[in-house]
This record gives sequence, structure tokens and C-alpha cells, in this order.
Amino acid sequence: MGRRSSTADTFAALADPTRRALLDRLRAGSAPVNDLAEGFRMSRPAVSKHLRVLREARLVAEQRTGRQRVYQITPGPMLEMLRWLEGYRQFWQLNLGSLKAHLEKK
Amino acid sequence: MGRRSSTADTFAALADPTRRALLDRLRAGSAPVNDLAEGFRMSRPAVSKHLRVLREARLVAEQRTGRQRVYQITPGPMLEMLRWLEGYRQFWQLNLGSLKAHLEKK
DNA sequence: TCATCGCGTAACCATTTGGTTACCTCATAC
DNA sequence: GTATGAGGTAACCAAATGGTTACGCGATGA
Repeated sequence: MGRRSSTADTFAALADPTRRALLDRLRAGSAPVNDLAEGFRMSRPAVSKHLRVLREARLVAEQRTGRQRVYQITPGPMLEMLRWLEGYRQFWQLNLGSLKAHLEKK
Repeated sequence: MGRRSSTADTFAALADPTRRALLDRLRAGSAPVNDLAEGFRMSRPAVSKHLRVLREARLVAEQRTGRQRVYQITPGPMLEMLRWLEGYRQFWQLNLGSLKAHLEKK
């Protein structure tokens, strides 16, 4: 309990397509669990467990209001990921010399 | 066999700290398996299996030279990840207004 | 007060993951 | 040819993951 979230947790959380879909959904607006669960063909408890993983990775936060728990995305972990990736981006910029072209190709 | 690598595969591959360490090591220069394995306290087959995961995720490529297999990092998947993250970066830039400050804070 | 609604948790199960040791295949050296 | 060294694969195992159903519990509306 109370474990500090790490980069590994962030990657692991994002590895699951259901959880990425949840984040995409939340990017369109915060929502309570039942609203979220409607979009998926799995049971509500399954969604609940995915939300727990996202919560522990600090990718989302819940705020209780009455008997609902509204989830919203939080920026921290992805910003850290961008920092981590920055090292590689620079590496390729140096060694490839054509990063921009790659990024804009599609 | 021969499965096309996906974003999910990239995240899953990067979720393991050993594999991230391998990539960090390879960023400093391509290397054969034995050289790579020396840096870890697990058996060589274990490293070999991690390399297979990275290979299937297209994060590294092997080139055989004699009886050695030299591994090198490849840019594709991380560039795709950067593209995926770009959507969130923009989201926060709009909704947070202080992304730059966050990125440069540390 | 009581039925109900929202949602987390427990218990359980199948599959995947990450490690091990043993073995196999090639390429090189003698 | 034969020994050796690089490194992948097989078989096996424990632990973690992702789903299910059953249940519990606090907030709400009748």
C-alpha cells in the first residue's frame, strides 16, 4: 500500500489497451465509473480494477462526490515519460539527423 | 510468429526495468549478447529472452557477424510513442497552460 | 426505515511473465 | 576432425495479470 509510483508502473499501466482507452475517454472529460464501464464489453469490476492500476500509477485521480467516484486524468507520469523519452529523442536527433522528417512523415 | 509490433508491445517491452536498462546500455553503443549480459546479475538465457522481447517489439535489431550477434537500438517504436504522447502533451498544454514549466522544472 | 444504487473488494481461475538449468546449433581455433 | 565459445531454445516453475461472480458498504430516494 502507498507505494511510490515509478516509471515502470507508468509503462506497465499503459501497456494494456483497455487502460489506454480509459485514458483516451477521460481526456474527453472526467466521468464516474458507470459511465466509463459502459464503453467496454467487460464487467464493471474488471473496469474497476483497471482504474485501480491507473490510480496507483497516478495516471488518474478519483474525487468522491456523493456515492459517485469521478475519475480524471492527471499529467504527472506522462510528463515524466516525456522526459525519459527526451534522452532518446536527442540521441536519434544526433545519430539520425532526420528525426523531424520521421516525425512528420505520417 | 511474425506478429506485427504494436504500441501495446512497445509499452509492455518498456515496462520491465531490465529491458529499459538494456536499451540505455545500447544507446551507449551496439554490443554482442555476452557483453550485455555481463551488466546483469541474471543468467544469460534470461537476458536472451529479454532481447527477444525487445526484438519482437522492433526496439532493437540484431546483426550477425561470425558467431556473434550484435544488438543495436532502432528508432521506430519510440518515435511512434512520441506521436501517441503528443496528443496528451497538447491536451495538457491547453488545459494546464504550463507544460513547459513542468518539463523544465527538473 | 428500507430498498436501491454506485462502486470497491474477495475469492477464484486461466494465461502470461520472468527466472532457472539443460541442451542444441553454428562458427572459430587448434 | 575435435574442442570451444557465442547464443538461442526447451522444459519447467513461481508469481503476476486480467477476467469472472458474489458480496459488502456508504449514500440516496421512497
